[in-house]
Amino acid sequence: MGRRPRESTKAEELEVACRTLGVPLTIQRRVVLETLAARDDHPTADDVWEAVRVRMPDVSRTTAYRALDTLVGLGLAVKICHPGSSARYDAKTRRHHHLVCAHCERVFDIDVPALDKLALPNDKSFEVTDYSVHFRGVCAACKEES
Amino acid sequence: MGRRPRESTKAEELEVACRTLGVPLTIQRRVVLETLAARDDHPTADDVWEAVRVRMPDVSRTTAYRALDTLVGLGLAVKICHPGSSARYDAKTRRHHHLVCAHCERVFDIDVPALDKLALPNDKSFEVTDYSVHFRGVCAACKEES
DNA sequence: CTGCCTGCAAACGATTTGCACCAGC
DNA sequence: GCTGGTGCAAATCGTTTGCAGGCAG
Repeated sequence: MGRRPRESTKAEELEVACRTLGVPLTIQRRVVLETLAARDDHPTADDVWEAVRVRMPDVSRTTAYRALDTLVGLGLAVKICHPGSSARYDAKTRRHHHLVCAHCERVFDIDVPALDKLALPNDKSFEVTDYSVHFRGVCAACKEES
Repeated sequence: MGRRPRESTKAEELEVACRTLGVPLTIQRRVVLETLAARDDHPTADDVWEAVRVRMPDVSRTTAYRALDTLVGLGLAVKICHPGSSARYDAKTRRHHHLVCAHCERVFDIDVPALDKLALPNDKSFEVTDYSVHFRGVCAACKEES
């Protein structure tokens, strides 16, 4: 799955989102977003920080955390959770789903086109904007090991 | 939503699971499970601990954490995650789905029978045992407030 | 009787916060 | 120029761990 994400698009989205919401567009946020968008795994905030430091050695860890949080608020990234460990981030905006290993607790992306157009529940008291399906199970590595 | 869950069923499940896996069946585990099963929200480990202390003032927080973890291992509870805060537990074993508020980050249960029999992906390298759908959106309280 | 479980307190790691300075608008 | 973002270091919060005694099998 080595397709190249169009980073320029992400940068544009960021620009628009910042302008719309009156949020200053800083270099740090731009780099954090690009770094995140370039990855297909689900990096932790710390992972992102370390990757960002390659290009910007002076960013503080705190800023990485804050920038990620801001990006989530702007709708340009998603924060996903992972029992037993730290939060993970994902810049994928296209719909996709997750395989969560019940043993090693790792999270894998999975594309299941058939699940991409589920009907959203019409709950009046909750406005649904998006969804994803979390499959639980055992990954290959853990299956082998047991 | 004040219906009474059949706690005896949960206790039986616990007994069977403990025997099967050779895990000692302690009072603490029983009480933790009953406490968790009696709730419809998604309590934190700490929430569970406080609720358990009403009946067993001497349980330590550590034990609550460990018992919850054990129950997850036994398949009698599920640990769910909640960005920005602590892990949450759920004793519901029947399939259900979640509404996650993007604003207050609270998690609500939702029953959507139509989503209960999705086809599991036939990925050879990942053995899927269960799934749930996470809907993201804005809950009533947050919608009103903004 | 033996081993796992429990309780306690301290350790740990991820994330947040307060404050002074600097950059975007 | 004003507002809000950044960097630093310390604080905070949830969770885990090591060890001594107790209970389930």
